[in-house]
Amino acid sequence: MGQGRRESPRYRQIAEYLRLRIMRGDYRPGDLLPSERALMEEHQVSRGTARQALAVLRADGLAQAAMGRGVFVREQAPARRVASDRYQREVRQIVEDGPQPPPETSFTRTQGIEWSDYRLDKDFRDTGADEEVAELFGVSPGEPLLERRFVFYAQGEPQQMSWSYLLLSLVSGTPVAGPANEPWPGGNIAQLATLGKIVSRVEESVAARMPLPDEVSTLRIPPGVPVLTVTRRMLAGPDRDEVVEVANKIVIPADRTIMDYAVDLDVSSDPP
Amino acid sequence: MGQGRRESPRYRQIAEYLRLRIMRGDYRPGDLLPSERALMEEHQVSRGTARQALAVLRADGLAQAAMGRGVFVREQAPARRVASDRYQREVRQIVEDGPQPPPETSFTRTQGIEWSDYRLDKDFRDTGADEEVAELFGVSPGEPLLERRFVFYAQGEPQQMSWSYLLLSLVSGTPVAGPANEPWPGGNIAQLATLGKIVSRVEESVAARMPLPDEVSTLRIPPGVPVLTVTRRMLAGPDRDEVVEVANKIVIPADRTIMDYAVDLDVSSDPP
DNA sequence: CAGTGGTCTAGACCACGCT
DNA sequence: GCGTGGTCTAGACCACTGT
Repeated sequence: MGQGRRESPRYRQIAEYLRLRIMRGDYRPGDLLPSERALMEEHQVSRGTARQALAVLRADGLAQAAMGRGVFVREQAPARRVASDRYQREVRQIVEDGPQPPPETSFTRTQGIEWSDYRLDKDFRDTGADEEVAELFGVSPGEPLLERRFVFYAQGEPQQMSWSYLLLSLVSGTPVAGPANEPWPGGNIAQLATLGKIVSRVEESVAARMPLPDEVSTLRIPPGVPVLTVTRRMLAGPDRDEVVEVANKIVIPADRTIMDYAVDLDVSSDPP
Repeated sequence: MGQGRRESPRYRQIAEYLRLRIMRGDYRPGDLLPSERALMEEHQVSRGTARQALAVLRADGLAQAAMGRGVFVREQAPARRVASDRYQREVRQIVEDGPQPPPETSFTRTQGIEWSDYRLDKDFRDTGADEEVAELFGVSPGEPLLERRFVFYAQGEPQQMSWSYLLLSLVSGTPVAGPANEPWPGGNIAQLATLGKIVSRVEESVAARMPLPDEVSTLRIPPGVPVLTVTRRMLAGPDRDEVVEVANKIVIPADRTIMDYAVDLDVSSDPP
């Protein structure tokens, strides 16, 4: 039966009651929340209403259901930090040591994980620039590009997927054009250095949204967890204006990663 | 009645069918989707199942329900871009022109909106550093701080909320200590300049999650939209190591904002 | 086996928005 | 007034997990 609605609905009251108890620490990460049947009894509601209450917490990423076992308070894994100064470290190694590939890539160093702990799925193909990528590259749509699709895993968990593009005219016939050499020691910047392109500027745009179904399955994203989406351009040349790489769809589950950026300001008295 | 479950559930099939049609452009942003009753008829399911299908799309931020009217394909407002180089521009004006407040603040300039278009809610109070803020500031917990809570509005829409902290020992007795002068012309960096602190480094950490209930109401966040959370430190001094401001809870609805960062790399041959 | 969450049905009353 | 989404009920069968 229906009923008047001046106060907030029953299911929301129950959800907020549970949320409060989670915040207070009555239920700690990993703990089992009351079952749907227990909530029915306790709050004198039908199962649908009890279930809806738990659905609120699941949609907010606070709780996670396990088939046949119950609903648990989600534990948030300590997030991996991805720092922007990894780019500076990479390019320093190259400028100082020359373009011999250094032994580490920013991906492993940033996380402090060993090579053996991670894995890379890769898929290369030739394609033409679509409108968005052409705009980012500063070329015409249809421009021949090498498309590289990557999925990074660490500790058995997928950490990010990306679509990256290089000008085919730049890489064609070089070791960069094939997937065999990935992961490239020293990473993207070292790779571009072998082509004579010293990256002098990296631009990243960060946004967030809920994941698409294929992202959920590929990255094994729990319900209620958004993704960070990053669009990246790598630029080279003394004027930092030659676009040498574009990655327009870097997708990162937001429950495992924090993006760190440092902006050093020029405070000298001379205009730049 | 229940039934076997080899394929994906009915409600998910219906949801994916609708998602496909949205992606294909059969339903465009702003269009009305079939009503729950229409989906019942069309797919021969109960209302609960039809409703659940639409719930999937709403949870993913693809659709939005309007009471008494129907469920619509969500239009994504063109996102405001917040660029990291706003900091460099702010500090340049100060270094070149001295600490007279320049006429614009980064917030208005970044968006290209007029002063009259935006509004600032502010709430100042003295407090002691909690553990997290103390860690970020590099001081002991309990250190006296000025806490400033802001909510920014633009075009009548709330754009972000933040908790910002300054050392009370630095600002006490100055015009900065009171909310009356906010919004401060020239923004945070100009404000710190009047205290003799030239900001030489800004650090930002970006993450994402689903919003809390109070964030949903304060920022008017539609269901299915995550928030970007930014933690910021402003540092001063030639060694860029004196923390002068900490904002540990900047919350930004992800449907209205993209964060842009540019990292210029030092590619000179001298070690830095 | 008992208990859990996942799915589905059929029916009800409500508040809202438009015509 | 009529159609819409929002809420709630009571009951059912299913698949999965643990003992």
